[in-house]
Amino acid sequence: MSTVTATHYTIGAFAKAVGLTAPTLRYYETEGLIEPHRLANGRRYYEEADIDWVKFLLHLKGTGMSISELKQYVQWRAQGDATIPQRLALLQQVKADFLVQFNEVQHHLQILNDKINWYEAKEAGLTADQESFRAYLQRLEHHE
Amino acid sequence: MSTVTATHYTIGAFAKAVGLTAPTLRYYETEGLIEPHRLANGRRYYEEADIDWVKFLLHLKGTGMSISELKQYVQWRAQGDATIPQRLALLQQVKADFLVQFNEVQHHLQILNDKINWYEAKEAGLTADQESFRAYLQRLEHHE
DNA sequence: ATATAACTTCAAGTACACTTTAAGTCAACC
DNA sequence: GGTTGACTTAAAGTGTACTTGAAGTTATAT
Repeated sequence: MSTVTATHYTIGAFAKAVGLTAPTLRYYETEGLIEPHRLANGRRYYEEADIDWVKFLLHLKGTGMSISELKQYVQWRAQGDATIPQRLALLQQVKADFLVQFNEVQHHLQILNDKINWYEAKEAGLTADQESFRAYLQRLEHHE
Repeated sequence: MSTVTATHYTIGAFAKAVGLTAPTLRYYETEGLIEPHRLANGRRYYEEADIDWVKFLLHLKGTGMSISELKQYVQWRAQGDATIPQRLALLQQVKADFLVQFNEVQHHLQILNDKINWYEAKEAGLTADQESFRAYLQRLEHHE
């Protein structure tokens, strides 16, 4: 007969493990994203598997999902496999929105890079005195 | 002797041209990002070149610059070429921060994609019943 | 034993970027 | 010439995602 020693985290230790603060974890809990266990004295404790769950939530959050979308996702998840189509549709929509944003942001970076290069050229005295950034962009054929 | 007809935009027309609302343009103005001209009766008007300027600001904003960073940038710009080093340093910092974020976000997308693929496989009955998403990720060798 | 650090709840506060409202002026069209 | 719509300012309100404070309880270290 063997005894398994499960790792228990206090909210503070768990916060460090996932890179959040204790208040943020309590906030996420009120939003229904996490449901830690409780000791007899009322204190929260978290387990190893909760770390993966929170990190996964943070990945989803990082793709642009709001707290309320995450909440919806979590609620569907709690209802079992019957809600897999809804969850899949939500994630596909999140992905589609993400890709739109992603392309926009790459264009923003392009302009930022152009401007940096323009300043660097100007500092190095390599740009014609009167060439405007607008003209410079056109020269590079980045329209808009 | 020739007469040049400059295009004048009211705030409403200009808002449409740059994809913002009139209140947002006024807000940006109070933040020092734009300085439209005024007619004798006190109404704002904008010119063609202002469109490029606002669009450029929106590109910078899209790379993660806050309103106050944009304000700082605009103030330096108004001070002339002597502030080019500061402006360049600011934009380079913005770019560095952007690239960090960009990499993080690509990783988030990777996880989102994995999850979508996992759901799709599960719906198609192609995943072993009991395989968890965690195990699935490990199988794909995406650690963390 | 006692200080201090970590936990508890609940409510209020913060930051950012707008958005909306109120009260009024001005301009264009029929 | 009167109604409708666009403009003006200033101040207050909104949404999101936390963060901080207050007041109290519990656990850990010396």
